[in-house]
Amino acid sequence: MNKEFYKLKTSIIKALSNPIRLMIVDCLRDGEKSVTQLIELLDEEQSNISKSLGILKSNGLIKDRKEGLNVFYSLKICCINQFFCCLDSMIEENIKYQQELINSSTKKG
Amino acid sequence: MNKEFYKLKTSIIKALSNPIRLMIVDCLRDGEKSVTQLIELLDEEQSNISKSLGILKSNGLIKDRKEGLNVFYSLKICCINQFFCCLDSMIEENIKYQQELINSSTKKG
DNA sequence: ACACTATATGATAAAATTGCAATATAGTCA
DNA sequence: TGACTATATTGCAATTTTATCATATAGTGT
Repeated sequence: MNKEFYKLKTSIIKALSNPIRLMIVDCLRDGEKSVTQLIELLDEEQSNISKSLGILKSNGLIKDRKEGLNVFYSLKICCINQFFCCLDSMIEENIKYQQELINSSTKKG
Repeated sequence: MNKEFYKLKTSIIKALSNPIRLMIVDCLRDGEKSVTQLIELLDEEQSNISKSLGILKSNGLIKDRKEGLNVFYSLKICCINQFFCCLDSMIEENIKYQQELINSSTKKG
C-alpha cells in the first residue's frame, strides 16, 4: 500500500470529478475546441472554463495549441472512450439496482 | 449539455477520487475482504474505512455480505481493471512527459 | 442480562474545492 | 501607441470534503 502512489492516481481522478471538467473532456472527444467555443457549449463563466482547462492540462489529460489569440484544447489520453463507456455502464447498473429496490419494496408494502 | 447527468457521473468519479477509497477498490480486486482486513491492510482508522466503504457502496461500486459480526465487501463493477489500467498508463505518460520537459530544459540551460 | 467484538454513525474542526468578480497578460489591428 | 479580443490569473466567500473522536448498533458467547 504505497499511499503516495495512490495520491498521484487520485489527483488524476479528481481532475475528472467535477461536472464542468468532465463536460469539457466529453466535449473534446469529437475534436479540439477553443476556449471561446467551450464557453458557449458549456454555458459557463470564462474564468471557470479557463481554470478547469488548467487543471485538466496540469494533470496530463488535455493539451493546448495556440493560434493567434485563440488557444485550442484537445484530448491527450487514449483510453478516454473506455472510461466514459465504463462510467455509463456503472450509472446504468445503479439505476437498474435502484429500480429493483423500488420494485421489491412496493411488492412488500 | 445535460448538467444534471454530468453531476451523476461525477458523483461516481468522486467516490474514487480519494486515496483511501481508491486503495480499498484496488484491494478488493483480488477478492472480498472484511472491514477488519481492510483496516489492517490499509493501516487506517476504523471509522475512516467504514465511512469510505459507505461512500463506495452508495455509489454502486461495491457490495456487502454479512456473516455473523463481520461484513465482507467485494467489487460490483466489471470494468474496474480497465479503469486501473487506464489510470496507470496516464501516470506513465505524465511521468514521461515531465522527463522530456526536464531533459529539454537542461539541454537549453 | 452482561461483556465483548465488529461495524456504522454523528459531531465537528481543519483543509480543500468551487464559483464569481476583478484584474492581468498577450496577440491583433488600426 | 491605443483599442480590442481571447485567455489566464488572483482574491475571496461559500460550500464541500476530510479526519478524528465519541458514540451507537448489532451479533456472539456467557
